[in-house]
Amino acid sequence: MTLEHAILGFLEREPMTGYDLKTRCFDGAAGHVWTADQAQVYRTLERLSERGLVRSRAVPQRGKPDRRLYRITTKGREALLAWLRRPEAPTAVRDPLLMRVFMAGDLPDTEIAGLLTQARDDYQVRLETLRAEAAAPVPSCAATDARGAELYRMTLGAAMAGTRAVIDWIDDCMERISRGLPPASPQVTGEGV
Amino acid sequence: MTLEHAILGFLEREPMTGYDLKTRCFDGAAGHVWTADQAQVYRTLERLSERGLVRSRAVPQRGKPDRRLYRITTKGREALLAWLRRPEAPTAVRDPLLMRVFMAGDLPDTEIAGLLTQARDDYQVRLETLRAEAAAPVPSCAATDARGAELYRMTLGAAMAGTRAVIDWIDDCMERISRGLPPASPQVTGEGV
DNA sequence: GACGAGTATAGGACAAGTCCCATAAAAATC
DNA sequence: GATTTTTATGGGACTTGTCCTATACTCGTC
Repeated sequence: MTLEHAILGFLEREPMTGYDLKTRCFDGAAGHVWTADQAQVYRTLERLSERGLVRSRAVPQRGKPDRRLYRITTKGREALLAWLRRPEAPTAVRDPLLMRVFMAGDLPDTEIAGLLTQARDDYQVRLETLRAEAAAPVPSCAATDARGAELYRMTLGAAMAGTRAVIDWIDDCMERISRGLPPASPQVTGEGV
Repeated sequence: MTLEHAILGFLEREPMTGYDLKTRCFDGAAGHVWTADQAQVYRTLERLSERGLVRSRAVPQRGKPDRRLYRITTKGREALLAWLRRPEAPTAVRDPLLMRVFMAGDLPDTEIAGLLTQARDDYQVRLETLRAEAAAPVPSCAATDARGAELYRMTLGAAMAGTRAVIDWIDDCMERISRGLPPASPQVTGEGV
């Protein structure tokens, strides 16, 4: 449900095409909060249109396909507000990196360390990107006024805090590994069912 | 792909039924790392079985349906190891709470604060649960030796660090809100397409 | 004794997300 | 001049995850 409402939220700021939503909003301004595939954006727009939460108008262009400009309706605005007010349980955790560490007992210490170092580098890059976004002016599709800009900066803060937490955790793990993890007990590897 | 390999990992520790995997592993020991629906577990077991990564044996019971006991195969063990070694890009962020804050400009300060307070409570509960897990003895399906136990504790540490980061972020936001967010600019709400 | 909880498996329907392809022409780059 | 990138939309196939249902017997509670 979040993608639907994210799209409604962006369209409330400004009428846009599917292409705009994908490139400017989900790849750009809101990438640290939610990502979306191109196919998903177009399909969701279609669904929202069927339900009357958005409406669209074709804008002819020379050489390129018509731009389909989407605009939120009153009904869509109501749906957005209702969603903002409806309490929602926190999402379940699902982290492939943690799952790997959980299952990594069969790897030697050096390979576990390698795994974590690689992840650390990835998160470090993410952190730099977030820092750059925080230093840059607020993108137009992220906020239309000072209030929106403040909320946008809050979400950037959350993303940075979360990323920093992962990096710090990896550093702790690396220190623990450098002291040597307990060795693996020899596993019985019988093959009968 | 992670669920498949998570199941392989658990079955390497100990042969189990779908029911065990769901209740002991995904609801229990590994809930802070990965969750899985019951239907998903059974379907994935079936798929793994078709591909020869696990094999099963029916264990008759009185009164209850037969237990279908799954065991990892040599091929499955190889697949697990290959997955552990294969580098993987970090997952895209997708956080409904952040999306709400991002879009919350139309709500009054008090309602934004309420939203965050509710979320804080939820994460506080999560943190208590994690603390209890860290204090309790390591569940048998989480690790079979001291090495596995250490890795398990590392993943608990990551979950706790992440949860604490969210709580701290919310506290920062609440302080910012208590000083008053900038007011919303009046929006033009024209309805033409 | 009815009723719910626990043990155990499995199916259907559907929403959400990923990946890959096709079309089409202008503009930029090599 | 040839190739790649950008702008713009959309379809198909597939994997993942959620929710709800059915079956069937035991055990403990009200």
